[in-house]
Amino acid sequence: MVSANPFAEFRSGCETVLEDALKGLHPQISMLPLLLETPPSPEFGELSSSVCFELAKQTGKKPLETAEQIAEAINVSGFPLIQSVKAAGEGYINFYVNFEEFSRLTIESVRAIDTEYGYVKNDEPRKIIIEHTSVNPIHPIHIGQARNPMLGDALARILKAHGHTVFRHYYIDDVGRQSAVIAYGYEKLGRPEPEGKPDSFIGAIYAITSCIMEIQRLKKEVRRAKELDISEEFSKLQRELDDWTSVAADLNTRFPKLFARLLDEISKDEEPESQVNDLIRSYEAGEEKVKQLIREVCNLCLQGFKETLGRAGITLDSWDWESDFIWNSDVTRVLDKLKKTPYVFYVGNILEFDAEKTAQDLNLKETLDLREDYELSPLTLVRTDGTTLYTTRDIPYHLWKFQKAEKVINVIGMEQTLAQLQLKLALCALGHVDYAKKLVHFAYNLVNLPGYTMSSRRGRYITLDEVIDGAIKRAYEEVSKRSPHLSDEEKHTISEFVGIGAVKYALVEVDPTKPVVFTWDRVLDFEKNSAPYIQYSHARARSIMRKASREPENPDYSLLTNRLEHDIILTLARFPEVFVDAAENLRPHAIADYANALADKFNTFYTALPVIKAKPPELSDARLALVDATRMVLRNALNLLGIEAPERM
RNA sequence: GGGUCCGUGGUCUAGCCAGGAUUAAGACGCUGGCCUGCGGAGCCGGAGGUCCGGGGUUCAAAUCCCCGCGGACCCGCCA
Repeated sequence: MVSANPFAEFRSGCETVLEDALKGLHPQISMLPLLLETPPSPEFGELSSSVCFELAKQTGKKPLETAEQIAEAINVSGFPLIQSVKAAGEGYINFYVNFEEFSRLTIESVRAIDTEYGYVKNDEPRKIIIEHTSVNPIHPIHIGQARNPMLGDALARILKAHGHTVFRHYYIDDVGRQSAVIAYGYEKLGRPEPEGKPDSFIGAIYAITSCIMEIQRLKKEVRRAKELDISEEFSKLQRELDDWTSVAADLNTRFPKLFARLLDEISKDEEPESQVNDLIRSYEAGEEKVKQLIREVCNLCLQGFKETLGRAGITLDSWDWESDFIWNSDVTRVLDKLKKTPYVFYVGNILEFDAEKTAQDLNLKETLDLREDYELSPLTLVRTDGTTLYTTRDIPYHLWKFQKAEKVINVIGMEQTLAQLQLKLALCALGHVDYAKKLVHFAYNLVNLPGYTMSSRRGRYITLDEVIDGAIKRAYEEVSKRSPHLSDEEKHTISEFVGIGAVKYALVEVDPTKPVVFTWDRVLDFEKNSAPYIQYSHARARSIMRKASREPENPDYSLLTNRLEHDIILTLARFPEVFVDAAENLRPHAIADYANALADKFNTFYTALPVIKAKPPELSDARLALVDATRMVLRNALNLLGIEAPERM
């Protein structure tokens, strides 16, 4: 017999026998649903029920007395997975698993289902779009942003394994000032071939160009303040200027040639600012030359992103350009439609969306999980000059997404919570409450660096590439120390997946709602609670299988009587339940946590008990099968996080 | 000022949504042991805790509710 979810078999067996006994003893009282929980210690069995505390209130008897009666009445014949049922403590009913049956069921199920074990399918498969990363194409992906692709990709893998059809989308924010600034600088340089990685090159152009422009602007302002003799204003501006001057010095040291060229060229322009503004306007208007220019710089940057993400094993299915929604008039159409609702108003000539009124009129606060007294601030849709804002354009983008998918998950930092809410309400105002319900803002907290403020305009950031490189370098040192006999090529291959695994794990392991403080220690720690630790455990299991070089042909699972073996078997059996929780509640870190716990148990077992040399051979075979099953589950868990499960390391 | 999220040994984290048992679970760091055995990126042991504070609900609270405190973020014609 094979089960896709062995622990659930045991669980439902326990629920059935308990329910039957309850019906017999207390036919008039319904206690459903019977939620069974995991006892704190194995001496209390593998599942327990605290139903008697509740029941005692109605019967007037002591909970323990009730529990004893029920335990007595429970009939486990016909449920081979249940060994026994006992009343204990103040009134618990504890269920003990029959390991002889359960070990066989679990180990054989894992080995039979193999690469699909744990990946329980959803009853209602959906088409789901996951938008993630969507980093503005103005500089390399930095470590503060890197949590996003790791979470997004893990979610995509988990939901796909859950049976959904998943599309990974990247939203390219090419409209607006930042891209125009780069385009301006890039044009001044004569559209050069990038030196080095294209996103780094673009990042340098962006920082240098905006720095030079900022200094020019501040110089003018300082002069004006001086003329008008506003001393307070003057000293404030002077401080800002000093700050930017030091940024300029820094950039000049790092990129001397680029800096000199740009300074030279930009200085020739009387009004760089108005040139940038022209670029923004012409781009939105869809002027062919500017279109080509801006798409060219964006594409250069995206090329760099694809390279970086590719190293981390992350690919996207669709790259969606924000500008497309302007050019095809979707934005205009949506605005026209919104204007016909009672939920927009003008302040002067700017157009605002009244999110609060929408929520009240349509009674949406409960639907959207908001407190009744939560007051939503209005959203500006159109500026004085007639141009739109980011969130405005997000509205047609999401209408488009919902034509392609039934559910949309946006992996976006929690600082955008309000904007995402306003977006949902705008969809509601347009008559799509159903969309708003199926739009999930997967919010995650920021990554902070102690004592360091990253700034893209100042060109100050630690890139994901640097972090990956650092981790690979550290992994190389480690593998050279531990496995000097390997060829240099092997060492390089190993340090690659170890280093990348370490970075991914460090960013996905923490509950997304909590902030992560980035330290090199965190990423370079290859000991417990890290990808390398789990990978190492997998490699060890692999190593045993290699060394044994036989199939466990005659296993006797009743010989697996050690607590350490039972612990692993239970953990393996619970993987499907952990997976379902991770998939349905969008908790990728639960998978990371699980993999680490399983690796822990396996390593304890590994040092305590022999496998290959165990006697009798039926025990050796049973343990060998257990090792094989463990290795499969470790691999399946790592796969969900996009982390390689290696043969050796 | 208003709102959202977070607060668990020195440091980092799980548990909180769906409240349960003696002794709140791990990791780092500190500390004492273990390599002629299937890989020491490992294993075994020790010290270290007002689960931010105070109320409330309950037979039962780290978990739910309220009031505080601390931190992050948002409240933009930025994204």
